[in-house]
Amino acid sequence: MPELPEVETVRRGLLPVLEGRRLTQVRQLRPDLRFPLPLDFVPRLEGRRVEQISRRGKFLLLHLDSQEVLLIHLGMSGRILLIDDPANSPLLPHDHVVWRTEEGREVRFNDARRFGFMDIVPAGELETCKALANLGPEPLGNAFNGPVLAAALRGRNSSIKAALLDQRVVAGLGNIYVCEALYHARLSPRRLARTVQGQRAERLAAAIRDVLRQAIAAGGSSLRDYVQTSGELGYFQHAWAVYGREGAACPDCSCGGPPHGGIVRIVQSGRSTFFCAQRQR
DNA sequence: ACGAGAACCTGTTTGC
DNA sequence: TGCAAACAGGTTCTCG
Repeated sequence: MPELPEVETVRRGLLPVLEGRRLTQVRQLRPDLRFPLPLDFVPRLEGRRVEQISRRGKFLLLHLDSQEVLLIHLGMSGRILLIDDPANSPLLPHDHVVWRTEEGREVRFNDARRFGFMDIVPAGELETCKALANLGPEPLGNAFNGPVLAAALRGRNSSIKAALLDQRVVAGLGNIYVCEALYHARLSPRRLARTVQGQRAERLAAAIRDVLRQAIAAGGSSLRDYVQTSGELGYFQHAWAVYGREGAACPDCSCGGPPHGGIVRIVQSGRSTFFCAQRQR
């Protein structure tokens, strides 16, 4: 579920509940998620005030008044659930961490597959901590553009699809938005990454930004309709051009759909890729 | 050193 | 209908 737009949507949903609020009670229901949690996970959080909630790539960052930061990665199936009435809301299967605020509300981290993880690091070490140190530029930040992307792809012998999934190249893309961005940039997912230079890199950087911006806008609109920050995909899933649309006609070319054209599914490094072989070169 | 594939988990969907 | 296989939005480790 969670690529950059979904994590950003969760962040915005958490703001009214957590930002500026004190964590009066923290419950840790198991010792580990994907990795072991810090042994003093609960005491380092309990009683702390959340001063700010930010995001870096796919990481949620809760900045605490103890000058520490709680890092949360949702992995594949991680969800953040907002509970207004904890007394009448029993724990669900796979609820792993529960934060209660002084207002009596709860925020729960639920993750069936447990690919998600958390850590607590001193604020001063945030940029250099293991989780964030190797992340590439924020695609929606000022430091990301065609030349920067081209430089990151230079010399790369993998497919452009695999390169964009590498968080060191650019932070926050996952399988869905890589497919979508390559479609909008008219680049084949099989193209060698190092051949994406100049105008092609310019087109791709622009496509990445456009796709992410639109997805965030769609996720944001769904938040107004749902009480819970469930982490579900927002309306943007209805706007996918290629992802999950194997066999459909390409929405923006005259390939005419199957059997001679349309969206095809291939497997690259073990993961599904969707694209239009006519439009993407 | 680099890139592809396996591994890590559990739930849901697909196909025989 | 029932069961097994395939598949899922991510990251990290191993192996060639």
